[in-house]
Amino acid sequence: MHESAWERDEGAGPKLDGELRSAFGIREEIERRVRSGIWAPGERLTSERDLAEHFETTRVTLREALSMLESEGRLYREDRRGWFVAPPRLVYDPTERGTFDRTARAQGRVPVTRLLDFAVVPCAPRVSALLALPVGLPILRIRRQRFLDGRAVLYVEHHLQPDAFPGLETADLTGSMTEIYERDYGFSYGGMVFEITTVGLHPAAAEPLRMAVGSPGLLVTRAHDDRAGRRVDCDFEYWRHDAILVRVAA
Amino acid sequence: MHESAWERDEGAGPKLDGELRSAFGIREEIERRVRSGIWAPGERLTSERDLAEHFETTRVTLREALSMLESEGRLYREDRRGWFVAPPRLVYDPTERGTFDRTARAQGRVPVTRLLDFAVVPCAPRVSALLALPVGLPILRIRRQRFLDGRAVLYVEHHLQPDAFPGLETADLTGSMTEIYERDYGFSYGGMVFEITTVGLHPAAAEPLRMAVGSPGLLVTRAHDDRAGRRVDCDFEYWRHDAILVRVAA
DNA sequence: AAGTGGTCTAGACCACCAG
DNA sequence: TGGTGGTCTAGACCACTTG
Repeated sequence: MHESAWERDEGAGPKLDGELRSAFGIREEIERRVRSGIWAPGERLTSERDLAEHFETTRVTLREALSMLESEGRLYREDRRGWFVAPPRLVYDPTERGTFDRTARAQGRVPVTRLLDFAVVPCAPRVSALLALPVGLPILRIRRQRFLDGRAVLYVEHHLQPDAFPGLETADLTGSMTEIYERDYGFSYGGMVFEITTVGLHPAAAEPLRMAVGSPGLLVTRAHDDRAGRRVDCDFEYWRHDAILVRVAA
Repeated sequence: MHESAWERDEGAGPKLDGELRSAFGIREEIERRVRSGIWAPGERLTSERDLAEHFETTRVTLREALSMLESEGRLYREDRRGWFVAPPRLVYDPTERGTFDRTARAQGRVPVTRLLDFAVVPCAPRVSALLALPVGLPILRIRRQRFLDGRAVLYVEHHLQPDAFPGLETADLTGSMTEIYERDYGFSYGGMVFEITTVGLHPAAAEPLRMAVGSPGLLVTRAHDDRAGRRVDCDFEYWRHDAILVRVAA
């Protein structure tokens, strides 16, 4: 019976009062408003207390409905800041290199990158596995935060061998890493590997994404080789799960 | 401060009573038991009421903790059946063809496929976009359910042109579709495209996965061409988000 | 300072699953 | 049929964001 929620024509009428008061009914009504454009992408919803009153229910039930829409990617929240209508997903191809800015602009979005920090740190086990370096060896770590139309959608960690990139700290680290590699160090890429998996966000990723710790995220891990087959770098991309659609042609 | 939850050594001691009673503290304690193997993969947890009593909290808070672990992929639930410890993820490469069985066995898992149905249906819009066929044209749809070690992890819909595969209904549809194409119809593949995105499960996918409608899932969409560049088929794979890790070498 | 989201309590009823 | 998970109520306090 509820199957209709996913098959319904756009123009279907409002639900009965009884259904409106359940979490599922509220979910449907909000989804209808979002799809019809009554609530526009990026718009902040009114407070949970107001919405709960409007739907004649409690905050717990209302939040249940909002959470459903969050896991579907129609709404998103910023920790303690409120609920917002989710913008369209960015179509993203992890096999291409240094394309965040270009891809975003090609899709009519406004990308911004912020450098969080730049440090030499001991090689962590997961990095060791990807770069084939001993755990504890000093390596370069660059952490960045990336925005789409003002919304933080991505937290990235780049890990690379420090001796292969002397003087990297003087480069502009808010653009494409690939361009820097090519222009300043004459690197050209060979193969690559990527992984995609769902994760619960740890604090280091949750905070720059303005999400609550433990929220679901999509982790895209990438590792690149140069033409000689040497592993050059790897990165860990923590995406808001609702901000991205991966598309790859093989 | 809570950052330690993701960095802590395996052998760290139990938390203070105060922390144990918060959803986050409970999350940590359960995670510890899962990681240490006290609770084994596939094992069913005791009832929510028992757990709530054990942690001296209410069911609402307890469920909050369980939900965190669910979104992290450490626990999973089967609708109305209870909570279970999640088995390891299947490492899966969508660019390979017909590999569910082989991949699963190579990773020491026991795969099973069940045919749900086989029908000629009107071409849906999303299928039309992938197969470049008019909406409404009759096409073949095969729906299957796939298990890993007895757990339903995948619901798949295959869509193909009926006239290209006469007599397909007589084949064994619980194995690799690719093998059937090649052996019975002499097809050989050219390129392919795949997409990965998070979704809220609609009823048709949620039910065979034994999940609640609206739960988060991972949708892997694939479309294959033959060597002449003709689009042969497409499929929609709805995975339990915690059952899969996509890995692709490009 | 006010209002917000995040969290928690202590109940309750229902539909469903298993014994 | 008893126990389970799913859902819901009607409050409450706190930390934080915002004006």
